Amino acid sequence: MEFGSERSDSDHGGGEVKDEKRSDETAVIIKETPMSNSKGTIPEDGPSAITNRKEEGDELEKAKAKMSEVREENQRLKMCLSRVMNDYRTLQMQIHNITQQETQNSFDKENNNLQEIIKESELVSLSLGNFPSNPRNDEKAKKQVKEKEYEDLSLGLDYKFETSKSASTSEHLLKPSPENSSEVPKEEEGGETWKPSKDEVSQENPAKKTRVCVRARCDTPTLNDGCQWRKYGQKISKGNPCPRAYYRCTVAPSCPVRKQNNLHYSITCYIFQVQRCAQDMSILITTYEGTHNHSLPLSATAMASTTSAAASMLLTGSSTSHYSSMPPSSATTTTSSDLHGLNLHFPNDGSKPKQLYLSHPALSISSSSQSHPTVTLDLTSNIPLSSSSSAPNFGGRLFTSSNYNPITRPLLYPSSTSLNFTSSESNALSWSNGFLSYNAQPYSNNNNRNILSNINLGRQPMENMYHSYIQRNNNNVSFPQQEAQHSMPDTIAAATKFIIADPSFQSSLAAALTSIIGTGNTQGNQSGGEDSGKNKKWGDLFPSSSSRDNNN
DNA sequence: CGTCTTTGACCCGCGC
DNA sequence: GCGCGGGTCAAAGACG
Repeated sequence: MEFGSERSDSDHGGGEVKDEKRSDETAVIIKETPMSNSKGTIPEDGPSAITNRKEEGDELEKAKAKMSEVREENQRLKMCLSRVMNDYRTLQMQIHNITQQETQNSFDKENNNLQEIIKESELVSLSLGNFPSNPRNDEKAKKQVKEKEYEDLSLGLDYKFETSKSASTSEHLLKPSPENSSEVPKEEEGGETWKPSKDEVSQENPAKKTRVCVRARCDTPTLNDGCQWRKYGQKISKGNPCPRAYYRCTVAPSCPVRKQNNLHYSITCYIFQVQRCAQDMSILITTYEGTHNHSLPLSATAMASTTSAAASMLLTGSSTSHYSSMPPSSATTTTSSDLHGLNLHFPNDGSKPKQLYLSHPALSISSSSQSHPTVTLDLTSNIPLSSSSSAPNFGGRLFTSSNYNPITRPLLYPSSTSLNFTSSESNALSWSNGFLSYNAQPYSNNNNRNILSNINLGRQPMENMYHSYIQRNNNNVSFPQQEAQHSMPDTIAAATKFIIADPSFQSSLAAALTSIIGTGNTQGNQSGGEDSGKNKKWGDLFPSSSSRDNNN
């Protein structure tokens, strides 16, 4: 929508002016015609003609006066319009700032909650290989047990929050510990690609790192998770005709997209195994392991956060499981525990559980032969986690801010980009708002709404929220899929209502805008900066997921 | 010319 | 100790 051009001005506020001009010109022509026809002779109807001329002159004066009035009004309208536009921009900036602050505050709060709980549970080491000192370990027996637990459960997938280059107060809050801060390489200043140094590798216990395995139907060689990977090896694995490829993260600090005050969390993995399922070649098995020590583009944080959350679930589940929670009778075959809504079943053969079965078919936690605790997210099933009434809370509500669980949902999800991991196939897996979602219908390339029709495994897409709101408030309004049928002011008003009514939507919207404006330049266009998002149309704000297929 | 992929060699842990 | 398999390294080639 363009404001300020002459054409639009006259179209909106100056329509009357145009009409007046026409009538004025017509009047002049009428006035001149008798003169040209008279050829210097006195008109036959002498006195009446003079009277007519006088009247025409009066009319001309009136028209001129009216025209000047209209011009003044036009000027007033223009000024009014510019005022409105200025107010609009100011409000937009204020909303952006407020939502950003809210997001950051809740982020800080939740991070603090997480760290408190982590401290209390003494389960997660926030540093790679360096376990925080634990005063309770004075008791020898406890110490031995806990050291064993640490060995088993300390993850490469730790949580590390950082603000990019901003020395804000939140940075102190977000720093996990002083010990960790010394371990974070200064790769952002040095501008060097991060590689796991031998020191880091030696600090980690490579045989104990937790892995997150993602099974998904995918035609492409790798999942498009927004991160950049470099292949460093390939092996034929036993029992699988398809080779297993090894990838290393190459996102590193050379990535130019770093907004100040924009929170990044640097979880996710530096090792990336990709393998086709031996039984079903259409299934891609992706295994994540390790931790980034650098910020990630928002587009990459979606997968990162989910894999980390899954690892966290494994971590907390394995360590806080109450084996004695089941009656002795039922404990003869399996042992179950309830993990934040997940029912965990441990094979009870007296040994350390090799596999931990979850009551939802899409999730399982297992321990590989090489002591790799592994959590598997099976996304090949068409059963959406959130749709099962008997399903655990993981899929539908685990990540929602309204159902925040500081243990199982350790992170905020500022990312609102929508990543399509697959080709345009039905049942495609996509990443939207930081959550996995299934598209139950084939994509259509020209429809920006295709991401909105997904069955979402995680947080409800904001568009769906909007739809439900619209449906609640006005059964006739559907936005924006049928926007051609409805007036724009209605939809804008409804959208405004919705944004005002729902703070979480504000956060999501702000995150989405930040993501689009900020990370829209991540791939390809890096020169746009923040301003590049200002002129985006509504449809541009929700780009087709297919447009992000080229992330890798 | 720089970056990325390929691929054979090598290392290492585990089981027998 | 030996063999096997998983994982990594690094030189060579491909590619833009």
